[in-house]
Amino acid sequence: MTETPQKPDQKAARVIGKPTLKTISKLSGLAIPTVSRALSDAPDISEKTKEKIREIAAEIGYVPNRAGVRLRTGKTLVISLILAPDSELMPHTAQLITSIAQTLRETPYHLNVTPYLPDDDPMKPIRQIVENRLADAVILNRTQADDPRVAYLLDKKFPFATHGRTNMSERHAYFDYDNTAFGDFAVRHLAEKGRKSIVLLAPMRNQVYATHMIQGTLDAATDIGSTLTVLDGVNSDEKIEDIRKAIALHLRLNPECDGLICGSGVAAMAAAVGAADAGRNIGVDFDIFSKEATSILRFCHPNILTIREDVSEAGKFLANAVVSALSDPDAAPKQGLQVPSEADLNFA
Amino acid sequence: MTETPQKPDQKAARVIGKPTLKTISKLSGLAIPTVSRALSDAPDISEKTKEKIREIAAEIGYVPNRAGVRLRTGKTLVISLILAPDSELMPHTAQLITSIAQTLRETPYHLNVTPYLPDDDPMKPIRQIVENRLADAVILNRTQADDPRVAYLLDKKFPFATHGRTNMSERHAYFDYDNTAFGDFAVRHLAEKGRKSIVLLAPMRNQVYATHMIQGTLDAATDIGSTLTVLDGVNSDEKIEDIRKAIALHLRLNPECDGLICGSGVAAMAAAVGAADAGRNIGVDFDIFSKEATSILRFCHPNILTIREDVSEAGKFLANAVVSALSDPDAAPKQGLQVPSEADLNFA
DNA sequence: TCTGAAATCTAAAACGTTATAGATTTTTCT
DNA sequence: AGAAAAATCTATAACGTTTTAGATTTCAGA
Repeated sequence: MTETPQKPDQKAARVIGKPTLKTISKLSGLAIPTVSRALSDAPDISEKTKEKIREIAAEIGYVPNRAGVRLRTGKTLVISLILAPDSELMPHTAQLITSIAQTLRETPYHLNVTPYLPDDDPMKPIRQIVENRLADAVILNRTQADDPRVAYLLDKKFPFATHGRTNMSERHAYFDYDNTAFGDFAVRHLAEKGRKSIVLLAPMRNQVYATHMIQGTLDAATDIGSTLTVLDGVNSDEKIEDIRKAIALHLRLNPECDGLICGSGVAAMAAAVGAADAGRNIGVDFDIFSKEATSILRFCHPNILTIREDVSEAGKFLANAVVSALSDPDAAPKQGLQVPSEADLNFA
Repeated sequence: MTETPQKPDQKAARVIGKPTLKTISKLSGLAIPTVSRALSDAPDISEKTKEKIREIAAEIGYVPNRAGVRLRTGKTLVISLILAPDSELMPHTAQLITSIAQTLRETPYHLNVTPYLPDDDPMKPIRQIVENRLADAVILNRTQADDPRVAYLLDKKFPFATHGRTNMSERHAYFDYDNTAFGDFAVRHLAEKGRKSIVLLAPMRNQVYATHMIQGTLDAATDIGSTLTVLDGVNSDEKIEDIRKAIALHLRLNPECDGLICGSGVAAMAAAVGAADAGRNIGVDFDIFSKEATSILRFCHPNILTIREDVSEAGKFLANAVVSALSDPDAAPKQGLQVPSEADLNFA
């Protein structure tokens, strides 16, 4: 195919540096706004022109300049993940980050990560992002029932999604693991093994999912006649050594206790050591039922009963939720629940 | 203090929306470029003016608009972390991300995260970032000896730092754990326990640190008269089930083998199970020496010998390395090595 | 053939920043 | 005091994009 330049502007076509709308404008002989509108498929540009411009754009590998777009439109094309501090559930966090980023790869959005420390003000990163418009939307993890961050974002009408529900869940996008169902599942599963005197090592009480887990286990216990105690004074986010001691103590004081439920793989490991301290023989006279994100727990402690939580699904869902909230701000917030099923038991 | 507006422009001071240079300009009665230059401490602005402008800026909470800066200067104020796919060392990854992000919080840079999958082209994310200038610098992990990403970045003179060394290390910033020293340490430590017939479960061979670890263990073994075998056909990045099988097989075929060295906590767990499969009693007739980023391994398997790798230090170092490379492009690349010490042994 | 509407394009302006060159004022020196 | 030099500030332009209003062309209808 021989290139015979005709109408297109001769003076230009300097292919120096990154191509911009100006480059396409010169190559096509059309004005810059025309090029812009053509590429955004505006109705007042003829199909013929659009086609021509799209062709040139593809050929020279035009990619819109993010700073230009951001300055003009205010859209940052950034999603910010705000990471609450977590003691030991780091694999969980890494999976969340990578799955969100993977999902965003098919969109123009970039992911940036803003962690805060236990003694930082949780509101600070959020306020910075909202006030300085550093992102188009945020994703939060480790939500509390009455989460001030969520209240603030709702008030500011800033797009967001949470990993975990809140009091205000019906008004925002979220993805959650169904910890009520998990609790129910755990109690019944232990009962099948003959364990009906159970202790629950719950998450931090201000985390919503602690409430769910407690509710689920309590209801199921009542239903099938198991006894259930919620372990006091220690939670599954605590340091492993503290968990170990607390479990050992509890089991020594309650010899009849023959089962433990726990929502975190790491905590389950600590609990297992504590149970051994108290003379329990896991799988023989005592059973532990735990959730876990990776398969390490199940692998190292084959006699601990585990059920899989697929954190990647959460990441994927949350990413999609914010992206679609941004593309259609008036649509109902996307909400998802991952329900534990038999298939996830002791997964390979 | 009573505000008595005098010289400052009356017509303006509309405090609507985010304050910009224009806002300060109107409030101060000075031209926008003057304000800009004052805030960047340019020499041709009088100290008195600078003081006045800084005061106003602080008072109204001026924060430079990133899009404006980026468009004008080309600086994105973004550091991009490119995450190579890793099978099981996710806690490692999460720690790296959060420590980098924490460190960057004290700078104007934001961290964004770009993971790629095992079957993706590792060059793609890098090329995108460099060609479209999506970041001012990148940080890479899991480097190979002859890493094409590193070669490309060197060639393009794009600022970066790596977690792990390469063939071209002297020419770029890096932080690495001293796996040679680790290997040495491990062999000697096992020898002290009387274990002198040792197998090494090395990382993937194309990872530079595999070479280091092999070198360190081999040299030390030669030095003190231990025998060392590098386990063939399986590496510490493999699936845990495969590691388990390979270790069990090796130990069955080599009854004299009484020690194992391994660079990953998760792999050590798998190895422990494999050793048990082969009838070894860890801590009694067999010892495992492993590195680990968290304390879980040591906690769950107190009879596995561990030494701490502080990944947070890596993140901190890498973040500082790229930031200072950006502020002083001609300075020698920052290079750091974390050397294992007695103090890190079986840390709490 | 002419009028008005529809279709299609362009010109100008703006988002917030900084570099450059030029303008103005102040200081210094003779 | 007057001229040159230094100090200090301003005007202009540009980065790449999109929105708005306006210009031009095309076409249907009379």
